[in-house]
Amino acid sequence: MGTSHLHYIHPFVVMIMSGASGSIFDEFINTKSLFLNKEVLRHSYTPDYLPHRDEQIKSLAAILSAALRGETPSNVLIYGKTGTGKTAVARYVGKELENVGRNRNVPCHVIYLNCEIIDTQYRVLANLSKYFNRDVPMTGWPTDQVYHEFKNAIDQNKAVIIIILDEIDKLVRKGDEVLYNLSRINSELENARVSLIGISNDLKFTDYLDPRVRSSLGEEEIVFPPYDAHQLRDILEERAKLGFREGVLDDGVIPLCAAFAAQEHGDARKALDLLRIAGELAEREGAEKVTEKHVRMAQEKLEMDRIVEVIKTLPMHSKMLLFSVVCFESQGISNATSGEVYRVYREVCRELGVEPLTPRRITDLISELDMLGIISAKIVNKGRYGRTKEIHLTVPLESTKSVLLSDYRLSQLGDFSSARKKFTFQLHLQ
DNA sequence: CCTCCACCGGAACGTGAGGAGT
DNA sequence: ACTCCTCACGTTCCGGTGGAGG
Repeated sequence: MGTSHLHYIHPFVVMIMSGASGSIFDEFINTKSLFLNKEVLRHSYTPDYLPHRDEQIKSLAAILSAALRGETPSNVLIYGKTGTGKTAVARYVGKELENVGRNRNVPCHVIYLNCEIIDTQYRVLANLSKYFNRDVPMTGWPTDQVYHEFKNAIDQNKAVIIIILDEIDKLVRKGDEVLYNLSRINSELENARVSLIGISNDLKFTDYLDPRVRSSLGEEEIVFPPYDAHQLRDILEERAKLGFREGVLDDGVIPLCAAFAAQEHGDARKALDLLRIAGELAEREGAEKVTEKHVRMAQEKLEMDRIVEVIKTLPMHSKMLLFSVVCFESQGISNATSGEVYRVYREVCRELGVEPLTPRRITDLISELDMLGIISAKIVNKGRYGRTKEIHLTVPLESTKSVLLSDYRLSQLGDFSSARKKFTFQLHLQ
């Protein structure tokens, strides 16, 4: 793809290559960039050293080492929450196994598939075949033909093939047929051997599996506990050494990133995101150093991104409901009851020509928004005046407004303040 | 102490979309 | 092409409830 660009060399590039004005760029790069290598701060990067995962690495290596003796390694299931290093460990051990296998002349192939993207039997088999240079169209063939193609492809040579199925629970949701086929493929092979590594953050996903698949897949299980703040610190230190220029991180930066991430069930991914974004923010404002302030900004930015994404993808009625809550909020009312919110919601529906949902359904939607952390709904007893939920927004008001109004349907309600007046009027009637 | 408000939330059922089986 | 099944989303019905006010 990108190679065609090389045929045309931009004058600037010539300048740099000739060294004519390279210095001004050098200076720019050296003085302004706080990063040495931003890639290592991404969670997609597989580091050479994984702090506090020695035990898991050892377990996995012990299981896979069977491959080097020419045996078939047991299938493995790896459990752990997001950001506990499951993928990194699996890829790391896989890479090492391939290396050692190459040196000892024992061919090992480790194939990594992320089942969130490759989420059907067909796609899994097509991708596996592609790894062995078989030309399988991404769609069109009968599934069993692809299966045979793959089987023939791997059985050409004596080799151990290890398939890492990341986020395997996503695959299971669409049926466990692939897993059934893959887990018993060995009985149909002459030369090659296949073993599976499943990675899941859902501990209970095997409940949905066929018992035969479950026992075959879960021959070995490794659990990844969450990192604590201290361990996260070590991980960040390690990456920061490679990712940042020396001395650009204030002392408090890494501990603070670690602390934030530790609150979120010890998610190393989150910790790395915080650190990288803090660095980007510092760089953008031309600061010499990354400080705790930047980490807090990064935390806010991540939280904001999450909220915007959540609100954007909300179903229509939830948006209208949230719109109603915002109507109260922008008048400084932060203890609206569900009944009041419902009445405004009905007005919003009328205004947009949409059939309103029933109050029962709306209580469920309210609970959903509560779970998502967008609003808080707490049950209060007003004695004589009944029992209800008091509802208020728990995210920044202005941002919520603008996200809601970016929906073309809600923007028909016109400018927010005029809509507000209209609904305020309704409120006073009641 | 009893009532009764204004809603909560469980249970059962209806409906349409989408996938699997044949 | 057809049926059958499942699942998400909604509705209807209804029993339940903590405390202000009588």
